[in-house]
Amino acid sequence: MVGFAPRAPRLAGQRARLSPPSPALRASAMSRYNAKEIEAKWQRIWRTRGSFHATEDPTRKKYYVLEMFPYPSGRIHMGHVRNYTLGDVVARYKRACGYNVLHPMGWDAFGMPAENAAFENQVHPAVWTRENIDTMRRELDSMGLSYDWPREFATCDASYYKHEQAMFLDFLAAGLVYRKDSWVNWDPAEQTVLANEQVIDGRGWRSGAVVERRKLPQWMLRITSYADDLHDSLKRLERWPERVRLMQENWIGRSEGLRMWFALNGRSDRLEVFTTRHDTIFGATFCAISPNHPLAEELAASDPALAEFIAECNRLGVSEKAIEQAAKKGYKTVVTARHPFIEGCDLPVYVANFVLMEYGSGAVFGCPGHDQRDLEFARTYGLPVIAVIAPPGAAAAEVSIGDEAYTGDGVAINSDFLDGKTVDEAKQEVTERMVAEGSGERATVYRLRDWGISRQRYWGCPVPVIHCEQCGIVAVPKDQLPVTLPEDVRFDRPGNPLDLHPTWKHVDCPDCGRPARRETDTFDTFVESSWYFARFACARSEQPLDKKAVAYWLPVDQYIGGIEHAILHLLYSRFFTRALRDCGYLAFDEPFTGLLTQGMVCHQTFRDEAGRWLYPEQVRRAEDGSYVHAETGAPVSTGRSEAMSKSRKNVVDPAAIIGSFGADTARLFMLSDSPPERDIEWTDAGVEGAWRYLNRLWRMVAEPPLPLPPSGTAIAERLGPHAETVHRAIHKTIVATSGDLDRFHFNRAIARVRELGNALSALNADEPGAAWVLREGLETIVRLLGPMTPHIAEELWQALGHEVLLTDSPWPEADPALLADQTVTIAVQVNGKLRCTLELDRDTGKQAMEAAALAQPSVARAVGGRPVRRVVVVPNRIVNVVV
RNA sequence: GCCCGCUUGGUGGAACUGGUAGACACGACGGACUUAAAAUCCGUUCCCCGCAAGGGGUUGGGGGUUCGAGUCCCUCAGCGGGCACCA
Repeated sequence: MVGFAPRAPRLAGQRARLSPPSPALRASAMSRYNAKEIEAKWQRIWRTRGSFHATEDPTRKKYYVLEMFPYPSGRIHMGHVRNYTLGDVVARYKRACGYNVLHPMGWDAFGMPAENAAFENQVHPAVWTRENIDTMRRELDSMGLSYDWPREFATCDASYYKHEQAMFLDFLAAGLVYRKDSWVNWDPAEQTVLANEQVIDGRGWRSGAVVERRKLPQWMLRITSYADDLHDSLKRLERWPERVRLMQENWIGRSEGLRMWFALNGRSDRLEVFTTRHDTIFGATFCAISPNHPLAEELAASDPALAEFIAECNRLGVSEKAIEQAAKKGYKTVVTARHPFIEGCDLPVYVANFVLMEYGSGAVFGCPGHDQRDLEFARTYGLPVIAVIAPPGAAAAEVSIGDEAYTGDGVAINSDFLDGKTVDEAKQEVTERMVAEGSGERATVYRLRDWGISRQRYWGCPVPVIHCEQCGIVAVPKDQLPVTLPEDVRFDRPGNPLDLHPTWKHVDCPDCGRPARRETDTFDTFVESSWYFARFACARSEQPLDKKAVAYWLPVDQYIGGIEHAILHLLYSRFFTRALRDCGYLAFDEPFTGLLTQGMVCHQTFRDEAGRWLYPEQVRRAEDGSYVHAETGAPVSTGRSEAMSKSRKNVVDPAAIIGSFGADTARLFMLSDSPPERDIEWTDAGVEGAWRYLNRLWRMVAEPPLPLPPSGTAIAERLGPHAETVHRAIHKTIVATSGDLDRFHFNRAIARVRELGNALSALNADEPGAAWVLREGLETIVRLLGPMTPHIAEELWQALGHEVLLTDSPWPEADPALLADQTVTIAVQVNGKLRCTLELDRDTGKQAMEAAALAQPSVARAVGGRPVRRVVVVPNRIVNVVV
């Protein structure tokens, strides 16, 4: 036999596990699977034919599939490969199913890494970004992704962000934008604002200087005015993962409670607090206010120790995590608050580091008996702890609070007029009394805060506003948009390059003509990603959002991206869509009707003897199975598998994999081993397995075990029994695979296809119709794999004698008559334990099933003469004999 | 700290709405082919007892609901994501 022994591509830096081909085989190029060649061939054909260009066609049903566009960081990584493979399978599958598919790609091109590169390598952010985009576009193309490239844009294109600036001005006019002083991480050495990730242990990541909290005037978007809608609409997002909806719900954090005012001894003002536990008001033993509360700041002016305490709190940085993880600390002020219902009871007012100014009113009353954090605080500062809620059934006398606050339901105790009331009744009563007294009101507060969009950075979209001493804040007239970035900027000194630019910010006021100053803040890059999906509908339009095109294509039917965007990006986009709707740009609310969140790509980690991380290609496997350094042979310790990251060096370069195995192998591996929403472990063995499978498939078509009848041959009149079974299996596979693809169970879809391939290999050549079934089976496999491994599928489709591209061919349809078998396998249990199985006719009656089961010797043995108490029969499924 | 997930053979995973746990692969082992190796093809492979027939156990730990639990509930543990200026 002339074999087609494939050659395993060499993994960089590793010993090849498979041998090179013999010279004789290399000559038979026609028959060997050459991924590189066929992938280039089909990519060229799709491109020249414009196979994936989408145009609006009102007579056809549209399907808009979108993957989260990448930040052009340099090269594509495995996370991209996974994300874009998933999207491409959906796009190609829906296309085959007859949809008019929109599948665009672009670049989230503004952001900090470009500025970091400028700082470190003296390369201009624009140049760095453009070069990265070119590299990454080439890499994406090598994956064979079915993108409509003519719609490509980068968010740093002035032709993109000029519309964003116009939107901002419309938001400003609509009252959705305001200015507010808010806290930032300030690096005094670099004279710049740091992102939370740039603050490491309270110090600037580059300067090492101790970071301060500082208040800066910021541009804010009023996302909170949509809080209710954003919250309530979540339940309509049926094709979103439940957990993402939950996370957003918690993020918005709507709580209904009571806003109340405590009278302060010796002062004329009152302290406003918000609470959802007003039923515990009789257990209140202190009040706590945020270090940034106006009262705290006022008191600090005459209390240096308090001022120092506040300064210490401010050194914690601005992240919620840092604040919450810090030890709970407080400072007792001279102020006391009067308990609203207990005459003569004064509550000390503390400044506490765990009270957030951004939530509620920045002040709380503390009830240590029924709130864990309050309890810890009370124990630290020796404050009284009073139990005021008794668990259901517990007597008041036996309730005491130890190390744990009681936060459950129950009945009020030690609470004067509330005693005996349930938590809900007590809340109701307190609310009514306080409202009547004018010392409280019902309130709904949100954890969600308005979106601060100001960034004191260069590489972002400029805020199109001018500050004029006479006229105040003046919008840049729309006919003067875009406000573009100056190109001649320096990154070699501290501060915001835009602010430090010698001329850029000096302009005349558009209103009065006097010298004025440009806003030097740029937008948070989440602004660009909050509407890019809509721009793809009309990427080249002079209009920001062409009404007709947007109405046809949007919303996005299937959005695919990482779970790490579950909250911010998705929530901002939902908000932005509503804001655009209210400003007349759009006519819908929810940007993404379907969402798939994919898991991360992980890989084993390696370290050398000195504990330094090693790249996988620096490591090889020794004879005894242990890992050693590829060059020195020194022992290497292996760590557990973690998300691929440059810092741990556990990365595999997609370009290397595609170069040696081909894109189809990489795609197949990404799809076949794990379900999309779970993390995937990248392994050489897995890649090689995928590659071997494609070779096997190739051989089955190139050198079939039976001579295939010509394409289009009618089915044989009679099929042998086994051929008939395989024939049915083909059609069952079509149904199962389609269902799996509909539900994004790509790993199952592939398992089904492999199963079918195994069934074809087992075909009996002597049976009538076997060759015909083989052809139908091979064609089906090729068609079912088309969305997943498009190049090899096209090539084999052509080799099987088809002239129409697989890309332009419809999805296979199953013959319903072949789907249902005449018999079914019934499990027979005794007391829930499997004893045997039975082959019975489909839809055998319950009594017949029961009788057949009881007649089994294994059942009789298990029953062992005991009386049968009950027999549970589920038709077509199971019989359970209970004794 | 708070919110949200995940946990099934040596490994990745499958199991539709509670109904035969381990599909499909990877790895390993055995065999065929080969001077030999690789590749390829065939077979075995959850664990324990047993020559076998057969039996017992098993879905992170513990408990519960049910005729029946990987699936539902409670609880504990481990791991991961997010926490508002990374994208």
